[in-house]
Amino acid sequence: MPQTSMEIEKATIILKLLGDKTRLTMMKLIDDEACCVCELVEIFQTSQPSISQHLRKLKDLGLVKEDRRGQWIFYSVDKCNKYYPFIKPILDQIPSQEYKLKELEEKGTRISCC
Amino acid sequence: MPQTSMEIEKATIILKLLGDKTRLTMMKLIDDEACCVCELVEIFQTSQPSISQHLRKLKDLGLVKEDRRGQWIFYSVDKCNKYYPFIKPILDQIPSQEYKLKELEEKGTRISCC
DNA sequence: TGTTTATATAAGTATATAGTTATATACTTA
DNA sequence: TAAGTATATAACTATATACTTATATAAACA
Repeated sequence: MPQTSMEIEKATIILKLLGDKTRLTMMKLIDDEACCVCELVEIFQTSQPSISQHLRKLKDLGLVKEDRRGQWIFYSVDKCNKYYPFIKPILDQIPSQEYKLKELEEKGTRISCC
Repeated sequence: MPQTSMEIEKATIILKLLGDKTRLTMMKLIDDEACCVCELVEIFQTSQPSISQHLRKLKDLGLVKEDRRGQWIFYSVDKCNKYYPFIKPILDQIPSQEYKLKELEEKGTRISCC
């Protein structure tokens, strides 16, 4: 029996969003810790608009929330969102991506930006 | 901490596969009960090649198994597959699709075919 | 063995999606 | 207030994907 039964249409949309390597990795990363856009740009070695567009899609569904701190906007998984119980077991089963943040710290890029 | 840590690449591929309404519904359906291709064609009101192609993708990853019974091939979720623990919590959270099989039975299409 | 039924595959098409470049917006600070 | 930095959006392009039609394969049965 379902723990939290949810519409199959919504489940499909969410799984499709998570079925992209950049977004899935990003969600795992910001499930632990808020990151700003420029950090994500550096981590994923892609363009800033590309990252913004991924975040936009996640935000449109309410999966992530933003938190402006000065000129930076920090994104993190919205654990209060009603779909969080659905995605949590998925995120829990994929390996931690914290090492990506560690790499930034070692390069000094993390501090310089945020 | 991850229960069953799995490669993020594999997780992405699986989630992308599940991020399609037909495939997700199908997986939920055949998680409970094996169905033959012609039943799935009728349930999803689409062409037979379309269903076969969806099943092919699921089978390529080992998510489903086939079982020939005479002229029919029955498909069901392969619960022994190493990725099953990953998809199980997802399937558990979406509503049962058994009513679709009930509809077939009421129409008499289920018996006539299989 | 030939015909029918069930399923798979190939090839083509239309649409969806991710990424790019260019530009706009918003905040910060000199 | 002007310049610089961070992020968002728009428009475009290239690729991926789902579906269609046509055809192949495989089993059943007359």
